[in-house]
Amino acid sequence: MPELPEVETVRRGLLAHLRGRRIRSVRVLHERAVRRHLGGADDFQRVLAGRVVADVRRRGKYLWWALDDGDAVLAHLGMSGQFRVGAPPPAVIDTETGTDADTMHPHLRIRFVFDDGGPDLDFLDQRTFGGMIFAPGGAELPAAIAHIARDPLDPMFDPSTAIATLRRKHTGIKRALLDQTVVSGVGNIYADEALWRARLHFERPTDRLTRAQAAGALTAAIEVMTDALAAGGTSFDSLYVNVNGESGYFDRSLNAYGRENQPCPRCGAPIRRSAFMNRSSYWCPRCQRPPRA
DNA sequence: AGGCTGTCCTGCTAGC
DNA sequence: TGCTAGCAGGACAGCC
Repeated sequence: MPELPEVETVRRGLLAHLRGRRIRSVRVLHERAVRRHLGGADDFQRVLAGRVVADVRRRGKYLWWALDDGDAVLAHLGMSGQFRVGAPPPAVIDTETGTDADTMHPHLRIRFVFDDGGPDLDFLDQRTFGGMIFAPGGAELPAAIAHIARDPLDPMFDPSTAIATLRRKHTGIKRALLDQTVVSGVGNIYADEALWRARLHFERPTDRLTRAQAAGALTAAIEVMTDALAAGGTSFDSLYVNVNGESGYFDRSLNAYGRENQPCPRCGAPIRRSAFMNRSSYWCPRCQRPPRA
């Protein structure tokens, strides 16, 4: 699942592939991939033709292509979005639509073709939670994500602000870590890993955390995401890969997430899984004591 | 106003 | 064997 380390890995790959290239044409194959672009697929295709990519930037889990005219193309990978360089792999025969579906990847949503005749860029997305929009004037920061907090890899990130915001909230620590307006880039996997490292239960109330505890949770989140980035991100299945289709290997370094009933690497107690926000939280019952009710 | 829940979506897997 | 239910979950609309 793409969280900050995965999105940053993709950003680096995209930058190397896209910088200085002029878009010749765009083909949207699935309307849902541009559902947040107000003009729809036709407008998205039209408005991007002829544009030149100057840079690829990121805040939290969002990334955008800064165009050389000050506009931008904003993207979110959602659960399963991928940018892939070059012609995608398997042949799938689609007898419903006929056409050239038999030569295209079944999850291909948008294809970008460039003036230089070099490799295409494909946006693939199995679960279609991801998407792209055109962001006029958004090269520095698209207006659509102005509410997203700076992430820990941002040079302007201010830990003391994030700690204060966290402690002002009236909710559980994990909800707060997942709130992209507090600190961005953290998703379910790294929230669980950060809380395991910080020895805090996911339901600990934020308004009763000491400053040191809040700082500990935040520091742990920064460390685990930095470690994961160095490993190229976390891949459980084929849903997250870099622009060349390669997996990250941080899943081998996970201590809590996805390890129900396996021993805690620190104390040996079996890791537990609890329902949380229509998903799961993994935690060590000995290292991360639940708060009193 | 801020916290929280429901919803979107596909494909894999566990269980009967 | 074949079906279904459950699960994975980021972000936001809309509710309270």
